[in-house]
Amino acid sequence: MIDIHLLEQFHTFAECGTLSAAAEKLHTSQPALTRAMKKLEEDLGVDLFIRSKNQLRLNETGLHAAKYARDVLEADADFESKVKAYDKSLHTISIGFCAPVPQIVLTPMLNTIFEGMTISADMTDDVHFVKRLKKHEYHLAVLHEDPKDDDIYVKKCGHEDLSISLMPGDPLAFYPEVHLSDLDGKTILLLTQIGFWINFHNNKTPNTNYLLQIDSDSFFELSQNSNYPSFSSSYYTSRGFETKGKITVPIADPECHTDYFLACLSSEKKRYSALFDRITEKTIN
Amino acid sequence: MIDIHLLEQFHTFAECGTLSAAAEKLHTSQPALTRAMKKLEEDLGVDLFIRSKNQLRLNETGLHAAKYARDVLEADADFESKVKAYDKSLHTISIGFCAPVPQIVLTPMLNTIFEGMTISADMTDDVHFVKRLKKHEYHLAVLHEDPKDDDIYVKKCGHEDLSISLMPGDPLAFYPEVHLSDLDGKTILLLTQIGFWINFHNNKTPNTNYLLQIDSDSFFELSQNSNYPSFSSSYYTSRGFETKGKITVPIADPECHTDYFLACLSSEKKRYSALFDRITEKTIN
DNA sequence: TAACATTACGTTAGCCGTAACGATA
DNA sequence: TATCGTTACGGCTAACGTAATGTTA
Repeated sequence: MIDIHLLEQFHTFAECGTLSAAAEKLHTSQPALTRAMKKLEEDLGVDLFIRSKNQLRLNETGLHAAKYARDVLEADADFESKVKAYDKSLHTISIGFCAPVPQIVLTPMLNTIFEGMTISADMTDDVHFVKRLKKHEYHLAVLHEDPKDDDIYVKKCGHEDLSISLMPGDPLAFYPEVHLSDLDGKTILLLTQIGFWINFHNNKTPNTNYLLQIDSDSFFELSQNSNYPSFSSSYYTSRGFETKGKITVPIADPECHTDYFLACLSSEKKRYSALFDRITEKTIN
Repeated sequence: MIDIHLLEQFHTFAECGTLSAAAEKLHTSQPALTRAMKKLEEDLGVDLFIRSKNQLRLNETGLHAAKYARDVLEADADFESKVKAYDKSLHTISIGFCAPVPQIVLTPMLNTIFEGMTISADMTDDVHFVKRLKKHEYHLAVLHEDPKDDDIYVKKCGHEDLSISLMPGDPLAFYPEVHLSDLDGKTILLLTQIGFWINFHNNKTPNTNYLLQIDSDSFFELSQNSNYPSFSSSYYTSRGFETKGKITVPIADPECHTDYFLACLSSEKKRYSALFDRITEKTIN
């Protein structure tokens, strides 16, 4: 059994060409390397070097050995990374969100229920969520439609309705509700990281100019302190987070109302039962 | 960099199931293993075991890690054997002999000229010797024919002529020479390890009963102390090794006379020049 | 003279084995 | 009670760094 530490030193020498350079690279002393290389040869029972009085270089066997040593070092590094990756996968719950509000609501619950686990959350449009659950890329997902798939266990976990916050002077502000088509042509504040919601603006508001905000703080800042209309939703209005000085009007179009469904693989239903037991149809509200 | 010694201990524990069994297998103590397994976990920063008060077993990560550890140990063992094999190949000259006499003559010369090298000698019929030189299975070969191949460097190194030792009463003993056909039907002593010579007995002496001797001492013993005729050759007669009490008669057939040719790859001619320079047409005589 | 490998030497970190302990079946 | 894993302790090996030596370009 050849000590891997010797192989590392040997490999570094092969790369550097001199013991002194290798010693520096390895943060050790020249004599330590001299001894290590002697020990490697002794352990193997094979000469690896050509020794002049003040030069050390690999002989033919040494050149081959350096190549082989690399494989061992790689295998050892692989071991380390694989074990760590596997361990991490056991301590990580990966969840895909189709919209920001479910993430805001569920993340604290996940941290409580699965204490000590790392929660890894993505937010994008949910068209591939079922596929990614099946590929074990996600353990959990929040969808805006029931996928009706026997392999996927689903429980409704709430709903969300979009509204728009308008300046009091805006003619639309007097209606009890508005349609997307009414908003077409306006300039509206919009957060970019909004999951599946991103879809609707293409269809019904082709002439709308969206002021895309990457940062949610900037978004709220602008909502408060500018004259631009901005999107809001039932989650915020039901909690009294009205946009000051603006009037919030519900949007009537069906695509601005959605239910949310928490999903996992049917085979893993048990593992996440603590979470499914906790949620209700009003968790996201 | 994970110490391979820890991996070996870990792997042994995974095989044995208990630390005490692993300790015995590794010729070490139980406490040493306890500490080693703790150190492995600490080095990785990953838990590998489920610890009850008096039981240690692998957890899920540990089961996977044991599998991965095997790969590293294998890579390390591969390194060792590859380096040793390569080193050995550099210190071994492999030579194929088509007959025993060249081996007897050349082996001491090889040991002298290539001092410190291991001489690995085979003796068989030489039909595949050129192929084996090209495959680097042999560095040198002694053939009984010039292969006339540009890739093969060849130098004549002697010759050998077969004779037969007969009882003085044998009618054939009065001839100056005999033919193989004269010998057909007799019972004759023969050594098995005779290289290419093995071929001729099939063709011209189909009815001869050969007393095959594996051991050359037994062969000479029987040659001296029995009435059976036995094969001899110019190598022995020219050195006065006559079979006592028998009369040695040359065999006339052309296949009982051969030249010998020392061969190597043309590309390696230089490496073996010390040997080629030493030999002459009378080296094997 | 500067860079390199090696040898000499004193020190110490880390590993080992023995012994003792606690828990379990 | 026998087996198993862990902790404690004292001893020792083996690897380290510093310093010195010798060689080469």
